[in-house]
Amino acid sequence: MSLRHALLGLLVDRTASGYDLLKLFDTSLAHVWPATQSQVYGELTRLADAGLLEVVGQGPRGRKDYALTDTGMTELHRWLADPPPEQPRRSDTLLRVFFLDVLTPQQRLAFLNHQAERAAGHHAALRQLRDSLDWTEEGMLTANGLLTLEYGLRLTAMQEEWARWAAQLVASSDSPSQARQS
Amino acid sequence: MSLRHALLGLLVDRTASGYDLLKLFDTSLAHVWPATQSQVYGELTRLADAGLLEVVGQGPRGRKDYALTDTGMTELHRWLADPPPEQPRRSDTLLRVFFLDVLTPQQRLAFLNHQAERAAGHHAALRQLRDSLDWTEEGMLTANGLLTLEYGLRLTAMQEEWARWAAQLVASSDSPSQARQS
DNA sequence: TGTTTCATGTAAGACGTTACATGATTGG
DNA sequence: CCAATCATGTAACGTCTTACATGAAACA
Repeated sequence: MSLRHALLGLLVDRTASGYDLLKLFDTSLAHVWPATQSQVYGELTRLADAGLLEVVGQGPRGRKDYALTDTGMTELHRWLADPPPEQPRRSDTLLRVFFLDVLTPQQRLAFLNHQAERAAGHHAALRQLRDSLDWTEEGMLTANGLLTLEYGLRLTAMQEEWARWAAQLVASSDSPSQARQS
Repeated sequence: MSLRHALLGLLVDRTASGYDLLKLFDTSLAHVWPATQSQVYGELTRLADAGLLEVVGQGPRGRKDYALTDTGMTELHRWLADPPPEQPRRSDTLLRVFFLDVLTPQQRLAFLNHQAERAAGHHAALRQLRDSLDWTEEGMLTANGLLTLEYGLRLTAMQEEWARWAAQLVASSDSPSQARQS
């Protein structure tokens, strides 16, 4: 249950309402830990009940501003310093790859090329995002944001390379006698 | 709901019981799509009810052997050929990175170094796995298995490189006046 | 005979997604 | 006044994890 820690983390620098936090999720945290409206409001209530957050102000439309409590800060620290969990990865794409030989050679190639282009597109989007940010201003993205962004760039680059490599391998094994390449 | 398709995919080549499929999950599919006993048995019943699988034999201890039906094969094809889903990634580790500045410089470095070593360890394990497999024998791992294995190798390599890069960045920004490096 | 392996099933609870529902306030 | 935005909440459903529960068959 890391949504809870995402909320705690976001509330270190600021005080915010559920609505504010949702926007923060959609902008800064979207690629790392997406969350829906339902989830955020529910978890905020639970966190406040547990004493990790507290309501420090009421606004116009029933708006509630939350702030981190000492207990909450302690919990955040504990989570950050704790042994990082070996997360079991689950990849829809790799699962398909695993059963790729059910498809025809043409379909296999199409699949891998599609993956390569998807990764390339994602990579380009991240690159554009990075270049569009003000690094002089103190926006919401600190040095940590840069680290995760760089991870995304490296990941998508690797994915594209892998897909192109796999496509070439599949293509050459489908017609082993014709070993033409550029 | 891709567990269903994992089961269908595994039943293309063989006929198997839930117990067999569990073992297959733990060996060949563990890194791609882990599944628990509860899940497998439940899903098998649902798949049989839906007509995608059928029981083709009973064994000793209430053992039921399942086989793919034509409908099941069709569904597998449909899934494989379908537009691959843009899966939203959720990374516990990256979430922590995002809030890394809550920690002390020493703790940050420790975290990143730990990540680098974890990735390196995983990489080594995968490499050993690859080298230990008989490629001459027709084990359970076909060409597709090789593709996913290679993905894992590239991923873990990239993760280690990233973590080392990040560690260096963090270290140098903590003591900007002392720009010593090898 | 007793332990290991084979074999299946159910139940409770956490987490996530989608959809539904409601209403106040701001701005044009 | 009307639309967009702000703001919160609930309900239903599906998936995954953990734990509990049961028993037959193989083997030593």
